Amino acid sequence: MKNLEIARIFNNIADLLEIRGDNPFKIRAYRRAALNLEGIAEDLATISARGDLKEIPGIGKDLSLKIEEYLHTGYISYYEELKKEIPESLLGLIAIQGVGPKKAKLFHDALGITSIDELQEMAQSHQLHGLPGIKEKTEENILRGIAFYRQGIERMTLGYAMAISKRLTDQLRGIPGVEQIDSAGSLRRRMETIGDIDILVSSSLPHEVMDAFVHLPDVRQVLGKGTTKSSVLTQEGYHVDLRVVQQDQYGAALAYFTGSKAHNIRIREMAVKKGFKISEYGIFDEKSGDRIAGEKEEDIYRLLGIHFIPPELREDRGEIEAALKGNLPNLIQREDIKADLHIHSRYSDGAHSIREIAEGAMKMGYKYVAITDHSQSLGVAGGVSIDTLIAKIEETEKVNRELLGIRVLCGTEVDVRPDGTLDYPEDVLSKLDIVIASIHSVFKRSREEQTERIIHAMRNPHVHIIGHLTGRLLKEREGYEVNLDEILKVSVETGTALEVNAYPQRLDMNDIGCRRAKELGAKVVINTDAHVLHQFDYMDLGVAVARRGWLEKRDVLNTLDVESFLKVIRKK
DNA sequence: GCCGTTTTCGGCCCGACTGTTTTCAGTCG
Repeated sequence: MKNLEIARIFNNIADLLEIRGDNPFKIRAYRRAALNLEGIAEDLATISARGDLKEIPGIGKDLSLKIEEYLHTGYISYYEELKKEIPESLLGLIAIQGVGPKKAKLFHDALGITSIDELQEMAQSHQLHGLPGIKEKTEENILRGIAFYRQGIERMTLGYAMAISKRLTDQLRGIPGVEQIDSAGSLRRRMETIGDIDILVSSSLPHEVMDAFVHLPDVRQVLGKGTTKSSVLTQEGYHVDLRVVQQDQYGAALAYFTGSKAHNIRIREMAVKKGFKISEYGIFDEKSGDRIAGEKEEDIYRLLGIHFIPPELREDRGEIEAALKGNLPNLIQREDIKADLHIHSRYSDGAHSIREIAEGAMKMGYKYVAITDHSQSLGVAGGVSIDTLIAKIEETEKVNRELLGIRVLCGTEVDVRPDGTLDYPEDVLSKLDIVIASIHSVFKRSREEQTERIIHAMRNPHVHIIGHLTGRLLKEREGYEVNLDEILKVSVETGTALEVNAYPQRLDMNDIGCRRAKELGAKVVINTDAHVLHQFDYMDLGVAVARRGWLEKRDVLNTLDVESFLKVIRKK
C-alpha cells in the first residue's frame, strides 16, 4: 500500500516548491492532495485500476498522472528533478522553528548550509549575521529553535492529553473571571496524538486569568505571557497554550482554534462567496464590515446554510461536501454504548473478580458486560487453562443469578496463532457467550501472511470479534500491516465484527479503518480492554475514534440491547 | 495545481507576531 508514501512525497514537493518560491496556490494544492491521500484507507493501486483517482478531492489531471507514475515505476520524475535543483536536506532545516523556506534557501545559497549541524555552527560563530535581514536576534532565535528541536518534545497520546486538559480546565474554572472554557485544537478534534494542548477561555478579566494560569501548580515553566495568549510547559514537559477572548468572540475563536487549518480555509472560502468574512474575531459583512455574529460556533455554519459540523469531522476530508448535501452522519455518542465487551478479570491479568466487574459495569450504566480473559498459551498475561475456564463459566452463571439489572457474558480473548488457528479447541469455544480473537505475538510477518492469519480466524464460526486489529502501541510500536479491504470483506461475509480497542496506547482499529468499515458495511464494536475498573472510562476514547471515523449508532454492535446483540453474533 | 447553481480562466483564508525595517517580509497557526 503506497498511499502514505505518495502523501509524503507530495508534502516534500510542497516544501521544495516553497523553498523555490513557487506559486503558493500550487503548493497548497500539493498539501491538500497529501492530506486527502492520508485519509484514504483503500489502496491507491486499486482506485487507480478502477480509473477513479480523479474522484479523490484535490486530485486532478496532473496529480493523478503522478500517482500512476509512482505506482508503476516507484518514483515521480517531477520530484526527482526538483531534488536535483534543491537539495533534499534543506527539508530538514525548515523543521526548525523560525526557519522557513525563505531563510533555508538564503542560508543554502549564501553559505552552502545543508544541515542543522552546519546551521548551528554558523549561527554560533555569527556567520549568519550580515546576510540580508539577519542580525543578532535572528541568530539567537535560530539557536533556540535548534535547541528546542533537539529536545524532541514528543506528541502525547489522546488519552494522556485529555487527562491533562481536564485537570487544567477544572483548575481554571475555579478562577474568578473565567466564563466559558473549552479545550480546542487537535484535542477537541480528538486526533490520536496531540502536539500541544490549546485551551480557550472567555473573560472580561484577561489579566487576572493569565496571572492565575501561569501560577497553576502544574506549570513548570512559562514560555510566554500576554493578555490574549500565554504558553507554558507542564511539570511533565508538555506544551499548553491558553487564549483568552471576549464573550462575544467566543464562538468564532473556538472554531478558529479548533481547526483543522484545512477545514477553516474551506469554511472561509465559502464565507467569501456568500459575502461574509470569517476570522477568529467573528463573522463580518464583506461590504459594510459590520459584525454579524461570533458568540456561538453554530452561527458560522448557520450563516453558511449548512448543518453544524462536529469537531471530530473537521479535517477537510469530505465533511463540508456532506454538510452541503445534508448528508452529515449522525455520529455515535457515549450514551449510545450499552456494554463493554472486552474486560480482563482476575482469572487472567485483571485486578477484579467477576462480581466486582459486573457491579462496576452497572455503575457505568451498562446493561451487559463481557469478561474476556486471555487464553491458555498466553502465560505472560495469566492465560486461563481449560479447566479454569469451566470454573469461570460456573462463577459467571452464579453472578448472573445473584445480580439483577446486568447480564455478564462469559468470554475469552483467544490468541490467534501464526497459522490462524486458535488457542482453544472448538468444543471449548462453543461453551462461551462471546469470543474475541486477537494477535499477541509473532508480529513480524508480511502483510499477506498477517491478513491470511486474521481471515483464517474470522472464518472460525466461534469467533465473533477481531480484537485490536494491527497490534500497534502508540509511541512504542508500529502495528503490523494488514490488507484492510480484504479483512473488511471477510468481516461482512462472515459477520465477524472488528473492535475499536479504546485502550489509550492502542486506539486500534483507528479512525480511517472505521470509516472504511462503514463504507464496506462491516460492523464495529467499541471496547476498553480494561484491566482495572477505572479503565472503563477509556470508552470515551473509543467513541472518539469511532466519531472521527464517521460511525453512527447503527454501525456499532454494542449499542444494541443484549438480546439483539446476542442474536446478531449467534447468526454466525 | 485544482476547481466551477455567477466561472474551463481567474480565482484560490485570515490575522498576529517578530525582527528588520522607514512600510514590510517571513513565519506561524
